[in-house]
Amino acid sequence: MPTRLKDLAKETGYSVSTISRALLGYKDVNAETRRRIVKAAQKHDYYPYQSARQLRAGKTYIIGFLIPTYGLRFSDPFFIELLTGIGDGAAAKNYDVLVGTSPEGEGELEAYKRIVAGGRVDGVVITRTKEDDKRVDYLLKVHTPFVLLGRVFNKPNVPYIDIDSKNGIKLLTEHLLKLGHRKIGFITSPEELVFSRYRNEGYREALKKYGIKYDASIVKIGDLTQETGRKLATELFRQKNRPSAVVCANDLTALGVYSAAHQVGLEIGSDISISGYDGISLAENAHPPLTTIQVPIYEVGIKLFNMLYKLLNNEPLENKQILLPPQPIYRNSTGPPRKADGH
Amino acid sequence: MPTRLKDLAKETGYSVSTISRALLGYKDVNAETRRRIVKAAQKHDYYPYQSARQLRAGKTYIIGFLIPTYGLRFSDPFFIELLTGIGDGAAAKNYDVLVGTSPEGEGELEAYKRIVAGGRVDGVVITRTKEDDKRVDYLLKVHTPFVLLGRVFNKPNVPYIDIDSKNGIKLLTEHLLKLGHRKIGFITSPEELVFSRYRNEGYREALKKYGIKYDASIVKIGDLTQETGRKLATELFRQKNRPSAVVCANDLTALGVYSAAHQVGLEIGSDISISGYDGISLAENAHPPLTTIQVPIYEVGIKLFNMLYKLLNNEPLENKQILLPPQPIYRNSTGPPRKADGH
DNA sequence: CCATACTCCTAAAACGTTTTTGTTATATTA
DNA sequence: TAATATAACAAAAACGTTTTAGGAGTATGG
Repeated sequence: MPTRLKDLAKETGYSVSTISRALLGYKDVNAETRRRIVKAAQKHDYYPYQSARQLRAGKTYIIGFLIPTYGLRFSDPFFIELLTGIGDGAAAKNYDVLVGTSPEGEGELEAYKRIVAGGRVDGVVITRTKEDDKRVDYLLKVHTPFVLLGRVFNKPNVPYIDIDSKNGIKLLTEHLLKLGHRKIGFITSPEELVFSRYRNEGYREALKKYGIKYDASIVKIGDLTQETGRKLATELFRQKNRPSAVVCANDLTALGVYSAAHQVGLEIGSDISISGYDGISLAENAHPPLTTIQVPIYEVGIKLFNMLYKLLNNEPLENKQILLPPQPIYRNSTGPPRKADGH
Repeated sequence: MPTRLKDLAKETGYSVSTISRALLGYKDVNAETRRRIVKAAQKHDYYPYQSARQLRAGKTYIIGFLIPTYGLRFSDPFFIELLTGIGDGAAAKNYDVLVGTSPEGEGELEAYKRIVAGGRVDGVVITRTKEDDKRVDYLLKVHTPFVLLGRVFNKPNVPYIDIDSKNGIKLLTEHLLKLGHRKIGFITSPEELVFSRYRNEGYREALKKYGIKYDASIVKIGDLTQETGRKLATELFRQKNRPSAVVCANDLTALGVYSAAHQVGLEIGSDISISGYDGISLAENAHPPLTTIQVPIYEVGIKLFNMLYKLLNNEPLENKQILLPPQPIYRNSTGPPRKADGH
């Protein structure tokens, strides 16, 4: 039904190869010929059939992106913003994005194999890197190009973008310390994630700088979901050594802490200070607006695609490993503690 | 680098066509032969090269889904949950999902043309249908199968799933009326969206049933984002005829109203009642939990894919047009008004 | 023993594009 | 005028899969 080169050949009287060459801008095509061919192509809304182009070129012009999910439905708005960036970057270069979901655990690697095997995609964007990440090992083995959002260990040469989350969390924690908080809780992320290590370090370093002892009883390991944030914060708020501030590994967790705070009647920003991480739009529009590290998620998405694009087209990649400085945004979810607790 | 039929042919001594037929389960292949071939295929991790398969079959085994965005980054978590459903449904049938973003306005149709032209996808899932939807016209014209989340007008035979949002909003509004509210605001969605019409009708019908006059001054047209929800609610709360309850077109808008309420010191569920629509997980984990219509988003995503799958494979579609009854969930964001206002 | 049926395999074509190589006709140069 | 360069087009191959058509060999039946 759709128009093919063959049809244009029949209509214009030129050969298929001339049609193709004319449309692709080859020089040895007569100007008048090209005009006629272009006109016919426009008339019939010609668009090259991708499957054929892909087979011929050995490329799909598609990249893969898997959204991490917890359970069936829960995911982080962070990934839509990222996906939007990746998608818009891709569209600008006439690439497409194949999206799937990747469950935590065993299924994750399978999900990646599924889109990589059979050459469904030319390359992959990977997020939430793990210490010793099987996906990276696999992609290296099968020679599929990829870029990471986040670092990995023991792989010195892989391309990535990461936020310096050690210093990010450190800044936020110091901010709370400067405000006078001395008992600062921390809801962190699963241990296997690389950024957990950095964020934990940032938290500890800030405490150390202010001579405060690390107190494991007010540090909880969450899973980056709002629901778990709420549950763990509820626990924290029930403890006798209730913290006056809570640092969270991401915004979604922080919003869970908001719920818990509301529930027990704590006023956010005075009774309890809360900080997030990521800078999703929900953080900005929460009340009070959430103190957080503003990651330029959309722009990072575009940049990730552009890095991958260069890898795929053998263009030189000047900055293969990019570590972005944290941009803290101090909003009203953090303030001085209601009554200064002992120091 | 990856293994191809040719390689397996060389290794086993059979022809390419026999290899293919053996792996595809054709009956006229000797059992022992098949065993050997399967073994070799497994040994080399053979997976058919999709571009070739696609070209040969005239199908991509890919469906398209475009996420509506407002501005650069803002989108609704609703669409991740939906995408997760679509993606999982697709993966179960060895289909993939090509995802892009579609801006509001002129660019939208272009975004659809982009993935449909050139046969990038076999079919499309469309959301947020408009009255007189150009996308539907286009897809019908180029004979690309599609399914809708939402109805359209003047196209009696197109396949869709929709929630009965007239009755959904009606139920919520009636719930508020029963609680004693008489001044009920409404933050609705852009007029061109089909579901706006239904939701508006539901609101009006409920009022009428209780003999309350429609008051345009407490009805605002939003854009389904949290930010606009917050802004419009702030307006509402500043008015002298401040409503005691606000019905919202979706959960995200309702969460914006939460922010506005917090900001002016209104207690949600008593000073001000708020209802949403969709049942995203943020609604459940907000405080207080949001009264809303629980759309089984993930399941709808799966079902949408399965409908499209049947269309693509010429299987009979028993229920071509599905209208799901609304499932209201009454939570603590709605309660009786603080002091009964005149009735 | 011939004809027929059955089993198991292979050759070849096709999908539509891009690119390499070649060909023809015309123009240029010696 | 003959040799050579140039311009403009076309033929053909290739990408890897699936499927159609058919062929060789063996078994079955009369």
